Amino acid sequence: MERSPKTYDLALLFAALSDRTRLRLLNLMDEREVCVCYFVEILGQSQPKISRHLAYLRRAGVVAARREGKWMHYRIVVPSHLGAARILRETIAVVGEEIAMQADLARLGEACCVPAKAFALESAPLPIRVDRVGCSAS
Amino acid sequence: MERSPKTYDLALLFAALSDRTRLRLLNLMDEREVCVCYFVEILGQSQPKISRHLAYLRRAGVVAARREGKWMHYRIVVPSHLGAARILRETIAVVGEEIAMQADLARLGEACCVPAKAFALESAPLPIRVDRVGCSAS
DNA sequence: TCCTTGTATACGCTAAAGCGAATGTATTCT
DNA sequence: AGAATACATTCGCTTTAGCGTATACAAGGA
Repeated sequence: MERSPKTYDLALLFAALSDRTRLRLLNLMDEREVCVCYFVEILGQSQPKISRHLAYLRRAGVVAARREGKWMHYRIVVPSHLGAARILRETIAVVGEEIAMQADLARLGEACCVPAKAFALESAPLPIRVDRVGCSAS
Repeated sequence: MERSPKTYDLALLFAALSDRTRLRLLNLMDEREVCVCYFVEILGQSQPKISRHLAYLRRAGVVAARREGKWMHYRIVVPSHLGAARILRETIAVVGEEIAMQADLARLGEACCVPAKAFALESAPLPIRVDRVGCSAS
């Protein structure tokens, strides 16, 4: 069993959450492991911009990446610090209440069911469901 | 009755929370309305620095100020947006679990009971208890 | 009215964030 | 091996944050 570390830089966590694009990315990753190409398609923003924000989240320890061939899958990593975990979970819940965030998720659903609609995603791997508590950074 | 507004800039809230000094200030204001001079004394940082961080919190709508003669009292304002309120409360609770934050509060208690120990506070008004939900910005 | 006290703001600086555009890298396909 | 795909990183730039120092403002006391 991992134990909750005594110290944690909460300010760093909040810095990671203090950008709308990053909040949208986290919302899309709620309970899902998502391929970068979906983020680019759903958010309609440049790939380098998406990649940079994902890198920021990774440096802050909030997400982890997994390579599968050409594709990179990102998922949320709930911090082992209990307080930080509570804040992150609460944040994801609150963010998910926004209409705009639900619209993002709806478009993700569409893109997955009808990938032809987004030709950029024709052969992209579908998002994979992950446990909401999915812990342990790699 | 005020209703929860539909939209709220969560990223702005997180930006306000993404600095350790500001988290310490919020911790000291938990359930208390505190005079600026106490912040300066307890945190041991320059008065302009404290003032600027308080101004930042005020612009983000997280605290409100009240003038009493020469003194300015600051208190937390829980946002009327329900999600933001949940995040702020959770944050204050988590922050308060840190040893360093408890030490800040302990020094605040000392400074209030034995103001002579901190000569800078000799005639300063004591912190005033406020309701934890204390809402409505002025 | 001047002086002091408590607090806020302006100034000049350095560091970091965020962006588009270009380039680098890993993997797969042919 | 060479080309194409998926993604990461770098560069140059503008904007913002954060700091110390100096100054402005507001209220009260002499």
